[in-house]
Amino acid sequence: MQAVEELGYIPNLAARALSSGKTHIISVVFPYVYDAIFADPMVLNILQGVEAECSQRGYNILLSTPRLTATGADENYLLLVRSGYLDGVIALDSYPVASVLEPVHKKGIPCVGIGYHPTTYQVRSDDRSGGFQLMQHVVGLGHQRIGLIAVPTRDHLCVPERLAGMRAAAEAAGLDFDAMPLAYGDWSTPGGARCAAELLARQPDLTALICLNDRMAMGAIQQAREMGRHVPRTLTVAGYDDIPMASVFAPPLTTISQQGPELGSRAARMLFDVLAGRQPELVTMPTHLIARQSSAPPP
Amino acid sequence: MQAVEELGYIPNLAARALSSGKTHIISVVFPYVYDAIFADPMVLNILQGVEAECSQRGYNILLSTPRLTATGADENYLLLVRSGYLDGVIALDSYPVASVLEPVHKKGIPCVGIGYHPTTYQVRSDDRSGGFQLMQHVVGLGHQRIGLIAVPTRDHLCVPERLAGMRAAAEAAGLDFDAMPLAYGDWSTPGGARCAAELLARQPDLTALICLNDRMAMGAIQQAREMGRHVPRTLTVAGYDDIPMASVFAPPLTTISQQGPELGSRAARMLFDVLAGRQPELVTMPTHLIARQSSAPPP
DNA sequence: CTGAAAGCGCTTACAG
DNA sequence: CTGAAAGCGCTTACAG
Repeated sequence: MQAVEELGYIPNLAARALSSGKTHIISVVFPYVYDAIFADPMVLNILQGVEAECSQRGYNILLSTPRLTATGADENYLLLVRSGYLDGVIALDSYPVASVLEPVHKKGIPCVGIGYHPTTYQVRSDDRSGGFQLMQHVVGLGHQRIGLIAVPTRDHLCVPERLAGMRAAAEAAGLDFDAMPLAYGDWSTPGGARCAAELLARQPDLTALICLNDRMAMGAIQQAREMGRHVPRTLTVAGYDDIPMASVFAPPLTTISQQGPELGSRAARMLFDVLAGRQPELVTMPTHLIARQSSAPPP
Repeated sequence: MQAVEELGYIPNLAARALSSGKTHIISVVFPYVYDAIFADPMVLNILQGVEAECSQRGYNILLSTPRLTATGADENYLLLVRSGYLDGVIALDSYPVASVLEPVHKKGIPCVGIGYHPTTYQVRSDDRSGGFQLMQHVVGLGHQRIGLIAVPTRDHLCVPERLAGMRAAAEAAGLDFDAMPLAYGDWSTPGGARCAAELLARQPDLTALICLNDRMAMGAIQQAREMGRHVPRTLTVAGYDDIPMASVFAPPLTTISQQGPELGSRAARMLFDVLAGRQPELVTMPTHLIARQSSAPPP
């Protein structure tokens, strides 16, 4: 050991990996669909949580962003998964088009999914409760004529969950969820603006808009302003995600926090549990309502 | 080859790495100082550019976020660098406290630095030109009483560059740069608000504030509003970075784009040049002024 | 040009 | 308990 110190011996990880079968590499997989992944505020948050747990245990993070289509993930990713290079995988796995964990399972690599694709071990944010909290907040302020800015269910498996939560809160308040006008955006700010324009034109007496993410909410607010509305005096707008921008936007956004870093660290800890031979249960992370100035009672 | 197809043979990367000495792993290094790295909008942008080049060539990205102090990077990172696991390294290398590429050089691993620490191969955004363009724009609108919201030079090596560019543009317009009031923030939105409060209290006749990043600019705008200013009618505020938020903020921010994805892809291409035995020259990426509604002529 | 052997630097099961 | 040997699955230099 003294000699190790003196000579500055550093083990060769490739040799260690070959002989022990352990690479100490965890792949964190963010499927790359419609260019969204590098615009998704959850990505860095989840990475932050995963990184903290991995670095503490001497594991390295390999970042994979496979292109995902109906036929599955791209060839590079499949090669990587089958190459024996990975001790474990953590994947954002909520795109309906396909599960990125399917080839990982087939290869028998321990993995944890973040999201809704059925898989052995998984962590998810409680999207249903997030949707419920958001609708409950808006209804609780006294709103009754509420418009919804959503995205198609085929985009993400969290969508039906959030909508189901909203439905439950609306119905608990005696409102007819199916009667609420609904427009479909694409998560983007301009998309949110378009939806707001459509909804407010179709039904000018709406007093609130609930959006499935913060970027659409920001677009909706800008559009509403151009149509002569004041947020929140004559229109309440709520978002989802609590991206960094949400707190510094004007007005600051009422939204739902998914606690990305905690999701990431929980997923990582769950993976290390699996690697240690345990069989952890599904974890559903609570969401938190962040009430800011974009919501207020109706005029 | 037919048999390869039929049997589904996949080479074992660990074995290949050991025998060939090539791992096909590139580490992308973002030093983790004062929790900034996961709040830095450049991180995902650079990753996006690097990822595009690497995946195209069948290289994998290992994400490293070493804690950086005056004594250098943390032990885990040093072990990784010396372990023979990396074919190359791309690092954000502009923190004055230390260079994360120093141990990489010592080990003889091909590497490219993004930033200002002197190193053999590097790419950087032209911060001097960015500072110049920003000051030139503000001066060109007719402003003469301009306040600066900066950060201490010890925080980042881009700071003196941006300030030098601003000085050059100010002096080219016959203004005394040293007479411009200056406050030091910490890149954060609240920090920007504090600085704006200080500057506008000290010198209420300022007609413009130039900030070293967008987050501080957003804080400055909110603070100015609370002090009765209207942006841009009675106060121009400019930022730097063109983060996604900049275009949807109210008012949309005048700022400088560093083109993060292009920085990342240039750095990656440069690294592959080095791996191919070439000796690429320093690349300085041009910046672009994005003039939006937060700047206007003085009242 | 083809095919068998050595070697990459570890870990680990095993003989002493 | 200690130490020498085999083996992980490739690549590559070399003999045929």
